[in-house]
Amino acid sequence: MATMQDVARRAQVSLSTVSYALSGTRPVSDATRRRIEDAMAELGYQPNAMARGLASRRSHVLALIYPAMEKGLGGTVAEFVSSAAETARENGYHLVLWPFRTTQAPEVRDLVRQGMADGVLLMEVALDDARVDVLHEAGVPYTMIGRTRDVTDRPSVDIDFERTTDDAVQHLVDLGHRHVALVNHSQATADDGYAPTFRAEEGFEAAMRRRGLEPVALRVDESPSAGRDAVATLLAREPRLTAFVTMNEIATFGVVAELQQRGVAIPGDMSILSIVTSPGVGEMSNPPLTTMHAPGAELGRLGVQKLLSLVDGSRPSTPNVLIPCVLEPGSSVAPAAGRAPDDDPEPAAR
Amino acid sequence: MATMQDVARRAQVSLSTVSYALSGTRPVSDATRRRIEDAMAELGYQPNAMARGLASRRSHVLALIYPAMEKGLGGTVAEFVSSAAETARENGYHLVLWPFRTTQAPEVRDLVRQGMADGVLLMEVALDDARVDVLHEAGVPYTMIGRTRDVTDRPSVDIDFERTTDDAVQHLVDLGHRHVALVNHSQATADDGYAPTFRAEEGFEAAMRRRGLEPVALRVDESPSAGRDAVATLLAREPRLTAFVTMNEIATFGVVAELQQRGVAIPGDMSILSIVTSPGVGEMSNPPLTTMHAPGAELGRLGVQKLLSLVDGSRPSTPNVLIPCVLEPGSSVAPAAGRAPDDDPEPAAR
DNA sequence: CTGTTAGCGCATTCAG
DNA sequence: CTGAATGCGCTAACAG
Repeated sequence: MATMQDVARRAQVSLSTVSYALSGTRPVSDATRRRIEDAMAELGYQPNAMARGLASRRSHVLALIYPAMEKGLGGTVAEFVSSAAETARENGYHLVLWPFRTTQAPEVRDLVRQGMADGVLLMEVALDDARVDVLHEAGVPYTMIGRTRDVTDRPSVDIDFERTTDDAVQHLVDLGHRHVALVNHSQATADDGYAPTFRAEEGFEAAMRRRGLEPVALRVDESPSAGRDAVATLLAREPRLTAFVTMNEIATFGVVAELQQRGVAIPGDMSILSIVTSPGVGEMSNPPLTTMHAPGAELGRLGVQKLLSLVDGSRPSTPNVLIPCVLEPGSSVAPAAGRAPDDDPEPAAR
Repeated sequence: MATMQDVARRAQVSLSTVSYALSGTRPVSDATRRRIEDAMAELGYQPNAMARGLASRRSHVLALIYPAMEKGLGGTVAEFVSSAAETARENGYHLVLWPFRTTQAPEVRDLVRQGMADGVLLMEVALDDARVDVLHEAGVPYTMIGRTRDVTDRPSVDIDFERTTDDAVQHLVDLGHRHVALVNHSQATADDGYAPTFRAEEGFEAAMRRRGLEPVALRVDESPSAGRDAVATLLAREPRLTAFVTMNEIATFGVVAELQQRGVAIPGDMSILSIVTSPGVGEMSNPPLTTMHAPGAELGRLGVQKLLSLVDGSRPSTPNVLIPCVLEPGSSVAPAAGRAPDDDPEPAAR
């Protein structure tokens, strides 16, 4: 492997000039620059990552903390990871995977102290998350994907659950629906402090009440059978339901199956709007689901950009970002039975 | 951040003794070892990754090449990545993501020369893959997940497609099926030299012929509608079909939908066995699919272990590994209509 | 069993 | 605009 010294000799310049030519930190005449570039090309020179890291105290590595083994890598997370890795690379950074969960804050602290990463992206943030405190105290640049309970001084990018649930409700209300239920994530996720469960629930309920409608929400285990049970429970609670908003991919398949088995037509008798889904799941259902899919790729890109702005220290800290899910038309949502699409007696109060 | 020098001073020993105490490369008396450990604990010392890497010429980083943006991270890949990251971590290594496709061999070469990674895992290997040649020539330890056309001297771990397709056919034949079709990946994947498409096709056809049966195989685009079309095409080609083996998750949903629309009962009239699937997809169908799911986690673990054995150079190079998919019972496979489950007039020739 | 020392390859300060 | 010299924090000879 050629070193910078080799390049210097070949280009008849000093070591430091090569270094400056590479970094642009100091002016270099065109003539010598050309000689240096030629020498580098001829030698196939690539700067050594470790040496550069040691001297500059910058590893050019970003860490992504995600408890992969436990949570699996669903479509949304996959989109996020891909996009984050890509964005990092475009900026000359590497992305490493650190599979730590909330309880492993000490391991996070140790790794951070080793200086392997210049910054940290933290996924699956719980409402109260020890890892965030560790990062904060260690003084490492970091960005949360998601949000703790209190976001003051905590850089983050997240899905805009309030806007997403409001858009979902608005879409259904526009189609004449008045009795809508939310099939939420499980009680277990709530017990773990999983923020989306709370934010979606609160957002949905607020969106309904804001329009003078009564929300019906249920926390449902992530399984098809739990989805089936949810249909029974929710219809018992409110027989006039004409639409489900679901934020639970696996359970949604159970909801669909149960409705069809009961002879309830989708979307004729019942509309289903699956929110915060990953790409592709919609078309796995029959009829294809109308979805609002999570902005995984955008979050990945923005998360890395925000983190890099912190790492550089130069760019001013951008405000925290919230991105809503995007409506992806399918065939599982239709006007409420017995009402015209635009029969909207109670205009939104927003 | 405390350095090794700080620890040495505090423990009243020399710098090198601390280093040796840490690495165990040289005997250290219990007494001094204790003093050193205490000092490290009190200072919260963590060895600097860059310095260690520079001095030892070992980054303790493994790279995973996967063109994430293009291919997406399906369930199987996700399992693989998680498991690989976890296994790497258990062995004191980090896993970085390098999103390069087959055409980006030059970029791979450059990054390898930077010495950021001690070894490389290569996914989505095409039958002919320039990245493999680059790695081979660069002399970096690497392991393919998948296989090029010729595997001589090329370390790899892969799915055992021959065994998987044979097991699939055997399972169906045991249930009395005689006319079975394969819904394969698309022609586009074949054009890209995507090995699984070929290996599954060849394995399926051989498995059928071996039992005196006529194989019917079709390459199908990765979409539900293509899956629907495939049903028509295949039934036209062989009306006596009683079972589909599918290796195309998205298309499988179309197959199911089309059959149900035609009033063909699953599994009463037609069995569906979905192979090389990711966990969870089976239960997204109604009825839940019988699947043979890809050993993503095992491949991740074994791939990293094999790579690490190459990196260490010590452990003897293990032979290449092939792992079959595992049958996951669902409700989409049943005995062939009109035949007893064990009515097997043509015993397998194996 | 322990100490001393010379780099690893590059960024950067100080001279010119 | 360019060169020489120092050190980042650690590993691994070399010397006792």
